[in-house]
Amino acid sequence: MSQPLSNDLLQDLKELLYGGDLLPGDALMSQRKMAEHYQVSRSTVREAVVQLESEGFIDVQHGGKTRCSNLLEPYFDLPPEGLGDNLEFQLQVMEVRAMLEGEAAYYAALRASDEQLQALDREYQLMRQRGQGDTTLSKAKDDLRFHMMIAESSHHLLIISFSQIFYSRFFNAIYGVLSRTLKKYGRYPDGIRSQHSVIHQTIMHRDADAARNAAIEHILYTRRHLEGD
Amino acid sequence: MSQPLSNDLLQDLKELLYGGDLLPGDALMSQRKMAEHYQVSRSTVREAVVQLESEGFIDVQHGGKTRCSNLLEPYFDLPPEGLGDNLEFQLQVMEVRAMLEGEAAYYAALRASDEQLQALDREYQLMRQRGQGDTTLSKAKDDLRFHMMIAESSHHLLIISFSQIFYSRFFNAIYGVLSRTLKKYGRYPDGIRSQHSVIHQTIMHRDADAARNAAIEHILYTRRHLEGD
DNA sequence: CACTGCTAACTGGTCTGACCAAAAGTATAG
DNA sequence: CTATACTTTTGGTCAGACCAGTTAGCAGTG
Repeated sequence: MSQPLSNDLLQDLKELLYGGDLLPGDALMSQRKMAEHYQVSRSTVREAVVQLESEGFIDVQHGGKTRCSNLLEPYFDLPPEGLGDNLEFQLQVMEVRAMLEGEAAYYAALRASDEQLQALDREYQLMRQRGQGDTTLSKAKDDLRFHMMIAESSHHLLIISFSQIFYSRFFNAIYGVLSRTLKKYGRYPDGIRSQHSVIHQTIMHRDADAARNAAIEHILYTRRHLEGD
Repeated sequence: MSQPLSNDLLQDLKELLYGGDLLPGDALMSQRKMAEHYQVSRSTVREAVVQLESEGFIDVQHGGKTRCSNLLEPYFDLPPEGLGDNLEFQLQVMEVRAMLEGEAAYYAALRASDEQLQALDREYQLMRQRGQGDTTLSKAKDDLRFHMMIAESSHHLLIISFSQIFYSRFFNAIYGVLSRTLKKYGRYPDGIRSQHSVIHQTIMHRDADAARNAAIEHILYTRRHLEGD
């Protein structure tokens, strides 16, 4: 029954990580604070930390802070650069975005904290006010930040990890989609703003299924504008 | 350059185990003797030992001796160590599988070549004929091979890449789901076989939406059996 | 002689407090 | 404002102690 203490602690820490309360890249408490917080000795903390590290959940650095690691990072060593302007690849990127952001929105609607909902709301209001007069690049970044915030609100370690990797590695392709679309129509398609609004509202109302559909529809809408060159 | 001490020790101990000088069941030195032998403190020894244990190389028992474990045993009956044993994480893995395999099935139904459909059909027939009398491990592998073939038939570079990474990296967790389910019900849930059949048929008929739904439902069905411990 | 039961000598698990080394933060000089 | 030096914080290691199970040996008993 009574597991070793370090094992209890290990489970506690894992749940902290799985729960998505710590995003990949975020710093954990120092070992000394953990010891105090969990009322165990630092030796015990270390044994749990060493295990977490060996299982790949955290990156620990002598002298520096210990951070939650991205579970998928080690597997994406070679970023496929140069694919950013390939139409076929851009279509695939959008298809994966639809899948990923649909799930992110779904779980965000279910599990976002109230603070995260407020932060998301602020970000959405900011995004509305901008929009004109900005560069294509800044628009792309705004768009990704909005979607990344949704992913981070999902409290889903795997989806967060995948989103981080995906948005950073394939930013070129995502940006390529936007500039290709702008070149074709001269401006943002009309649906984008209202679609962002629907995503925003459904998450705020915690309507998970509607949020997923809205996010998917949003991406596929953009994707449709790419086809038929 | 210079690794942490406990890491050097870890490597030394692993070589000892790999070298076959210690047979499964043989006892290791006590931690105090290791400390003296390697001229390090016992804390350092413990950090290495804890890692070895979490990686399944040794069995350590409070009060008793620490023994070299049979490296293959965990793959046959014991629940997998480390990544795979946490319920919360297993649920997340299943959620991502549902997302991933849904999309894979969708695009496979759309874009699989005739040769791929035939190969998939052969694999499905083989999977049906087996099923009894096989080990949990071989069942898990069969299952993954079937789903990986679907992913490969999707002609979708990103989905194939991610599936490969996901299945290899998180195999332990996926296997953990299976053995947990078997332990709980004594056998495969009834729905699995018929669900595989539906996935197979919908892809064969190139009904993309139905294939996606079938694949998602299949995983979520398995996932539901995990909840409520 | 075999068996039982106790004890003493292991083993691993945890705690404390100290010190070192690397990184991060902060104040200071240019 | 930048670059440097200093201080603080963080992880890595060490020493020695105590607790908690396990094992082994030894005495006593039948």
